[in-house]
Amino acid sequence: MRILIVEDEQKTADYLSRGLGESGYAVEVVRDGYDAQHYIEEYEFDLIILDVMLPGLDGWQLLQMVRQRSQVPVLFLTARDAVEYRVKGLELGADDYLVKPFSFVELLARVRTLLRRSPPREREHFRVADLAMDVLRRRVTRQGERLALTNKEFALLELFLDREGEVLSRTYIASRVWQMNFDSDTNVVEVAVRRLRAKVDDPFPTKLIHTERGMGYVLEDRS
Amino acid sequence: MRILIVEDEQKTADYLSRGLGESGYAVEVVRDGYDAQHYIEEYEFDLIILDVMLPGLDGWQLLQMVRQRSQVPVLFLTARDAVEYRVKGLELGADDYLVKPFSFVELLARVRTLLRRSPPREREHFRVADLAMDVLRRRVTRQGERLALTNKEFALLELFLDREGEVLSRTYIASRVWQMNFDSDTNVVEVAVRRLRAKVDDPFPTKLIHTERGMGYVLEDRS
DNA sequence: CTTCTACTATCAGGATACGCATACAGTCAC
DNA sequence: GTGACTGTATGCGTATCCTGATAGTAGAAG
Repeated sequence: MRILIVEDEQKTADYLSRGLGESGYAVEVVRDGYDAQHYIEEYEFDLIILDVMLPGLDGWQLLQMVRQRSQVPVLFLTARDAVEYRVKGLELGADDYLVKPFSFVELLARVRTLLRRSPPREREHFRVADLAMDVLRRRVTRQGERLALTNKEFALLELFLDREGEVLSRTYIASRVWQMNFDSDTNVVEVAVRRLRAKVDDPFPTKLIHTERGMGYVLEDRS
Repeated sequence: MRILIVEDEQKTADYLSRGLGESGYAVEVVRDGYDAQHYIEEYEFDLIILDVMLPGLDGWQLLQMVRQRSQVPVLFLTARDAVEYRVKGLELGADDYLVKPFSFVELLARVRTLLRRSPPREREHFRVADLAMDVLRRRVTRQGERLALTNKEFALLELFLDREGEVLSRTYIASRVWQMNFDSDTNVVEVAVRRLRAKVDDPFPTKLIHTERGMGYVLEDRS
């Protein structure tokens, strides 16, 4: 779970970053509004913790910007206890707020609540060339024709699609699809790729899964 | 949008009830834990506002009860500002809390946030191919012929219909129909599906419940 | 151009996990 | 107690997947 912390006070930022890091979240910290804007536009987060008072763009502006483009939960930090501040944040689309100072336990509880409510935004649909995958319906088609994939084949293809155009090492593939540390004395990945190709690529003129010798495999439209 | 207020202090209850009523919500007020329990079991609400200190069952117990059966958002009211109280509520599955005294504007803001986030209301009627379900009347028919389903069968079929076309994992089904974490090695889900099929699919030519090996089950018209 | 080598592809049993059917047992209402 | 409902236990057939051996290939070195 990736969390973005937008906070200019060094002390608070460290406190948050360390605590959340130890609790198993991947944390990114930025110190002003412009950096925040950049990160929000460039990367995906599962939760944003936002201080109201910031150099550069302030919390309200950032919040509006975030809401323009996504539903990611936002937790507001405010030094003021004044009701109208909190209300303003909530009206603008924040999901929760905390008044400083706060205890870490409480923050963690709220973070968990927010994350529990917004399950990891896995993609539900992919499309590359004439290949389409509907994850929820577990349906894969090429040229409109339905392909019958097994469990492993599906998982593998989903990984490829999720990382379209990236070269995936065998080790990485093994860790994602088999949850194992790739001991290298097995060729499961090769065999799995073979079987996947047999259904996805072999019967069709344009191939999508390519071997990068010495590196791994890519899924990509090279037509 | 229907809101249930569980609050024993007459003054606060009136205050909330009037204010929310004027804001366009359908409000129901109950004054003790047992009444609350009854209402929660009997009716559907889009939001529950829950005072912690109550005669009869207290807020925690109610909250746990609610969470057994639904995902409806719960806003907690507490007179205490102590952190551990709020944390306890959030950990138990509350979605938000307010510390008394609070301003009405703030309450309203939070109510709106929770409702905006709350999932679409449950459907009352389904139809797939020649299968029809009337949820309120607990009536299921196929080819116009009435099927006698047990509680579990009904709940399972309702879940399938609500997610028509999606492949549901056993784990997911178990969590929704049995409220259990499906880590033990039981085969309840399989048996339940078998029994449901015996009534819904077996006697008819076109099957609606399909097995996706390694993944779970789908309800879908594939004729 | 040939040869060598490291890497990749392919194939065929056999082990395994999975889903299904069936029987049995506990629980609850009447 | 009887009967309906629901969870548990077990054996079977089979789709699926891994193992391990063998064949094939690309790229570098001579």
